[in-house]
Amino acid sequence: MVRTPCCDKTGLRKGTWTPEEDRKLMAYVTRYGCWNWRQLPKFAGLARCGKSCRLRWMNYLRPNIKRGSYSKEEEETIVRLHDSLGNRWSAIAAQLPGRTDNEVKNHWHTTLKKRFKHKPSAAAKDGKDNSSQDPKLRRGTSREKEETKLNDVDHLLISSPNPPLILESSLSSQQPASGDQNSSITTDNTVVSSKLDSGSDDNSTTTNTNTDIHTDTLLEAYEAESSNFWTEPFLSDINYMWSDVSSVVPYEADQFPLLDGEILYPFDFYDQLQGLDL
DNA sequence: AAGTGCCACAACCGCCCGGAT
DNA sequence: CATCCGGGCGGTTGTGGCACT
Repeated sequence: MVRTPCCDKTGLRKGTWTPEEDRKLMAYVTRYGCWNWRQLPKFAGLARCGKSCRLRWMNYLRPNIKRGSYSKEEEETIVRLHDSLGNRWSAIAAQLPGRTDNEVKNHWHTTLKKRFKHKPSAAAKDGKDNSSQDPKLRRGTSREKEETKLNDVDHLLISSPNPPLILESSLSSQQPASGDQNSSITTDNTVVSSKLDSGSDDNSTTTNTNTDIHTDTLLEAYEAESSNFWTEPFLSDINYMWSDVSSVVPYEADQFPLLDGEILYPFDFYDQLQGLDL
């Protein structure tokens, strides 16, 4: 089987994301969801690979991301889970609300691995931690993956426009019931859940990148524009979007996901998808 | 002040899986 | 059943900031 490249390598940006790119991606995803990561950059006006967009969103831009240094409890959890699960970072991250697998992985490699190097993991001892040796054994079973999915605190699932877009942050049994930090709303068609934790990052004493700042600013700006920004259902269905675009667009012209000043609606794509008569 | 090394983290790469056709 | 495709995952690399000399 010959795999097609995930993106056309020519003309696509790589490297650090700019605030402008973040703004476009965030605006687009929060507005339309991510019905197709590969197609999304085109409609969002981003010269990026779809996988890059997905990674950026999942690891940085989406709601509920907890930034800053790790608490003692979090580190203990990571060590304990790594001991039993091995390098299954997504599964480990699923038990740490607000943390991404990438972040957990980085923290392990940069800090915890050295600190706990003298303690051979149980997973390694009983052969579970052979993930790095045999790629075929890296992944869990289907059952394990399903459980991981169900327990993923910040699992993001976004379906195609029809059925309606879903952006969910599923509720994990492990997730503390801290209603003051999390808000969620569920409708027939959409699920949007988020945490606006601008005040909860009490231990972010590490490097505060410019993107940290501008992400917060973005959230605040969008919140201000739409009093119920994160909890507002994205699009209940495609007709909703088409019926009166101007009435549902919460952005000013210069804030909408666009390219060179031209608003970019994925109409053509949706049209192809559904074969609708407009 | 300049050079160097280290560290933390963001991002990319390649592989794999599951669903669709 | 074979193939294609999108998405997810883990390993690895690149990069910027900081401390030290």
